[in-house]
Amino acid sequence: MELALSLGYTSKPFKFLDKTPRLSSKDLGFCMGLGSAFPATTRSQDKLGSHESNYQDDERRVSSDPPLQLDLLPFSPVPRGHQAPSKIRFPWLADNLVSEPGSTEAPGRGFDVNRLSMDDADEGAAISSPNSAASSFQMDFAIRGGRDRKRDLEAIDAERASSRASDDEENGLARKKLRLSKEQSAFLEESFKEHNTLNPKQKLALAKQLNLRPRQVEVWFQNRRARTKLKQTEVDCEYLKRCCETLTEENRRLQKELQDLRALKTSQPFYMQLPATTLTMCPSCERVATTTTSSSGGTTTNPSTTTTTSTTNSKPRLFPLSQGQLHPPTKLLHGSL
DNA sequence: TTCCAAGAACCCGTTACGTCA
DNA sequence: AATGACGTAACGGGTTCTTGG
Repeated sequence: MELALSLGYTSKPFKFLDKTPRLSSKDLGFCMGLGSAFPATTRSQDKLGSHESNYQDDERRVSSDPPLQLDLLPFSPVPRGHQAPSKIRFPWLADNLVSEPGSTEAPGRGFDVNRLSMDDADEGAAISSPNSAASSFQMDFAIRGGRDRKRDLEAIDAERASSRASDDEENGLARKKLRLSKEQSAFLEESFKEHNTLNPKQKLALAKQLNLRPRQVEVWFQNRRARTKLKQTEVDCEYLKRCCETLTEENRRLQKELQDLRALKTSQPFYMQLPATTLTMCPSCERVATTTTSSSGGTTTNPSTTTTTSTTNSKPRLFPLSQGQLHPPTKLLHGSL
């Protein structure tokens, strides 16, 4: 009997969930796993550029009909009725990175809120982290030569220098909270939906496009990840609470069933001497019939004892309860709780 | 090859500020 | 106008991982 519960992001998927659709007779009882469909990424994975593939792998895993699955994709598509910000162009896309000659305005510019004089600091800084040279994005700089990499490293240094300069600039000032405009927030939100982490180049491009400091973009993504995690935890808690209620109810039902069986055994002392009784199921209607095997070898199905245990919410119990055997796992479909 | 220090990126908890009822 | 609740930008400290010596 395997029980796996996870709150939040599971870095390691439950192995047994991979094979639960083929529950054998040994997999008795409840096989309950709650794995988030959120990509189980790690920083090292991100840095190795395998973020995307891991995400897809995990999606395949959790979509293979696990016994108990809550599909909690944090990046669900925009719900109907909600309009996604239109024509949002991500700055790290190749077509956005190529600035038009003579153009003094980057795409997406024009936000007049929290406008900071960071243009000088960020100018020309198209960089890629040495740790994230293989970006999680399939973009133009995924494959680079040494010269590009060198240029990237130089740009990193420039960016760090400018970052320090801007920090020094503000050291004398008290922390002033600047609220992002709706456009900025929407843009960041869309970016976050694409990828919840940024490499330095993406961060810089976003910052430049939104007229924010790279540090602001970085902080926004950190806070956004924290909010997502918090929300996810709340959802998981709620789900587990319902699971607990369901299991409690199931347990109560089973206890009663056991009590009834014991009472039956007491009231019918010769119960155990009766011929073996098995339960069979009609495959079409899933009704359970009691079949008695006579000593002469013939079998009879007693219609009077044909019972169905189906309820409005649960499937019928299809297996006779032998010693040590529990009910087959209750399959809780997605969203059924 | 192993060890270690430095740096980067991230997470987490907290603080401070803006907004709204 | 004052106030408390709430959301969130920003910060500081700690952890993990990578990299170069």
